[in-house]
Amino acid sequence: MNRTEPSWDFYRTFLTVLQEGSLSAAARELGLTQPTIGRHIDALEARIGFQLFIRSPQGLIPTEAAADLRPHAEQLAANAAALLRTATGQGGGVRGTVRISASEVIGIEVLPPMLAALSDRHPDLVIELSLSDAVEDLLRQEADIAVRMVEPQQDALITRRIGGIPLGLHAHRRYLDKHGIPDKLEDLLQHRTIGFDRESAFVRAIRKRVPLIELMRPSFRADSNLAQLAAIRAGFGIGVCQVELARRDPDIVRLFENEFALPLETFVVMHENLKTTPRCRATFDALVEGLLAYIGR
Amino acid sequence: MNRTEPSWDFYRTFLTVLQEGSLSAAARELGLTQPTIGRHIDALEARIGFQLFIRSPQGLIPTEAAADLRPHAEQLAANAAALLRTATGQGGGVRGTVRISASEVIGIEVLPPMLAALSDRHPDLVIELSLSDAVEDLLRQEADIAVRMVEPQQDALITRRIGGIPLGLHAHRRYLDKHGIPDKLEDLLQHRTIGFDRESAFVRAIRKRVPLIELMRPSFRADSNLAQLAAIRAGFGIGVCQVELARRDPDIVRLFENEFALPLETFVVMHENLKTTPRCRATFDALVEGLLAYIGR
DNA sequence: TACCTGATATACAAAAATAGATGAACAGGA
DNA sequence: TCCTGTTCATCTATTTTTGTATATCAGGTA
Repeated sequence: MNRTEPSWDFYRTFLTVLQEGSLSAAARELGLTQPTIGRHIDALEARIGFQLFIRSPQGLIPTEAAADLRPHAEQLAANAAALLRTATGQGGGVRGTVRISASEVIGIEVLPPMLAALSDRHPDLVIELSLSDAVEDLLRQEADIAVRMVEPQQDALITRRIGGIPLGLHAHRRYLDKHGIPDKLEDLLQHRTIGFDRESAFVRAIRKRVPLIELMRPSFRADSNLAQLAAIRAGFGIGVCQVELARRDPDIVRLFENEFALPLETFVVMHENLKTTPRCRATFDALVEGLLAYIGR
Repeated sequence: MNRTEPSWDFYRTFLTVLQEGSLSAAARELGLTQPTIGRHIDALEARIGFQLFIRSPQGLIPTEAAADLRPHAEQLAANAAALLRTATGQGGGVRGTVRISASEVIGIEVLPPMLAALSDRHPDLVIELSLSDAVEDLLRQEADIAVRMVEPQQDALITRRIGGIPLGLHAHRRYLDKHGIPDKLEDLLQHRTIGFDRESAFVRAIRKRVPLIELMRPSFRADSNLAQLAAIRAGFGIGVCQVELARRDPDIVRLFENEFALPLETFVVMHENLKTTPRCRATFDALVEGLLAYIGR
C-alpha cells in the first residue's frame, strides 16, 4: 500500500461518479473527460487497495466499500462549498453567497418576500435556499443559516428564538359547502382530513396536545407540509396549516379556532464561526426581523 | 471572477501554508517544491479574488481573509483524513486506523492497557490517541471514538454510559507527614491545595457539590488534570484525582473518604456513521468493556 | 438482423503542472 | 562588515496529467 495521501480532487471525482452513476456522466458534470475520470478512480483504488466500482457497459456500480466512503465524501464536498462561500464573501460589506436552509412551507411561502427585501438592500448578496428539515445541515456546513422548528442543542450554534407560529385547522370554503362545517371536534372523524405520512417528532407533539388526532384516519397523507397546504387550498379536506398562510386566501376558513391552536416554535440558527462574516450577520438579522414581524410582534 | 471550482488540492496546500508559515516549509511538508506551492496559492488567490498571504522574505503572513478560511480548511483536512481512515479499514475484519479522543488523564493513565489488549487481539489495527476534551471532535470527524465526561446531546452520536468514575481528595504521604492530616473539611483552608486554572463546567459542578471549595485558594493551579495528578504524586499538596489512580501508589492517601466523593460520569461516544465499520465497533466495545471493568462493575 | 445510443477501455498527442536551478532580499551571528 | 541560512520569485526542462480519437461491448428499437 502506498504511503502518500491521494489527491483531494480524487475524492471529488469519486463522489461525482457515485452521484452520477457513470464515468461519462461524472466527466460531463465536472467538465472533464471520461478517460480522466476513469484514471482518477483507478488511482484512488490503487491507493486504498480496494475496488470502489464494478465496471459495466451500463455504468459503474459502487461496491460496499464505496458506499461506506460516501458520507465522508459528501461532507468533504459540503465543506469545500462552505469554504468557497466564505471566500467569495470576503472583502467587507455584505457580499457573496449565503445558503439558507428552511422547511418547504417556510422557504416557499414565508421567506421569499424577506429575502427579496434583503437582496434589494444588498445587491452583491447571492441567496441560496435549501429546502430541508434536517437539523444536521448547519453542523455539516451544508447551510450557513437555518430556520428550524426545533431548538438546536449544540453549543457551536447561535440560536435566536422567534416564537410560535400559530397553526390551526383549516379547510377551503368549497369543501365546507359540500361536506358541511363540523360542529364539534369529534365531527372531524366523519370528514376527509389531511395528515402526515410518516411519524415525526412534530407529529408526535401534535398528537400529545390533541389526542383526538390519534383516532383520525387521514384520506390524504403527505410528509410535505407544502403538499398538505396545497391539498387544503384545493378543497381536498380539513388539515393543519399556518394561520397566517390560510388568512391570505379569503376562501380558506379556520375551524375550531378556540379548541385547536398549536404554536410552532421557530428558531433562526447560525454556526458560531460565521457570526462575524457580514453576509451571514446581515442575513441572520434580516430573517430574525422578518420572522418576528411575520408572527406579529 | 472565475466560475469554476478550484482544485481541492489547493485547499490542502493553503492549509499547509497556514500551518507551516512559509511556502518552503509547506513544500517540505507535502513533498512538493516551493514553486509548486507558490503557484497553488497564486491560483487560489486568483480564483477567489483576494490576497491570502502577504509575502515576505521571512515567510507568508496570512491576511484576515485567510484566517477566516482557516477553520473550513481544517475541517476539510479532518474529513479527508477520516475518509482515508475508513478507506484503509475496508475489507472485513478489524483493520485500519481508529482514532480515539480522550482526556489527558484517561488517555494516559487509564486507556493504554485496554488499548494494548485490543491491539493484541487485532494486530492489523492501528490506534491513534488524541488527547483533548473538546466535545466537537466527533462531529468534526477529528476522531472516530471519544471518551467523554459530559453526555453528548447530538442524535447522530451513539453514546454508551459507563457510570461514575469515583473522584476523591488525595495527598502524598510525604506531604501529610510534613503538614499534618486535616481533621475536618474546614482544615483544608490551612493546607496547600491543587486546583483548576480556569473555570470550566466540571469545576462549576464540583463547586456546587462542595461549597467549601469556593473558599479555597489553591497554591497550585493547572487546567491539566494530569498536571494536578503529578502535583499530588510529587507531594505538593492536597488535590482531587481519581480514586483508582491514587490507589495504585501506596504512598498516596485518600482524605475525607466519606465527606468528599464525586462520581465523574463517563461516556463512550461514536459517530453513528461508523457503527458498522468493524474497527470502530471493536474499539468501541473494547473501551466500554474496559472502562466498565475499570470502575469496578 | 441491422442500427442507434449509451457505456468503458486504450493509444497517442497536446497541454498543464511540476521539479530544478538560479537570483535577489532579508535576518541573525561572528 | 561579512558570512550564512532563510525566504520568495523567475526561468526552463521534464514529467505528469489531460484530451482526442478510436475500439469494444451491451441494450433497445425498427
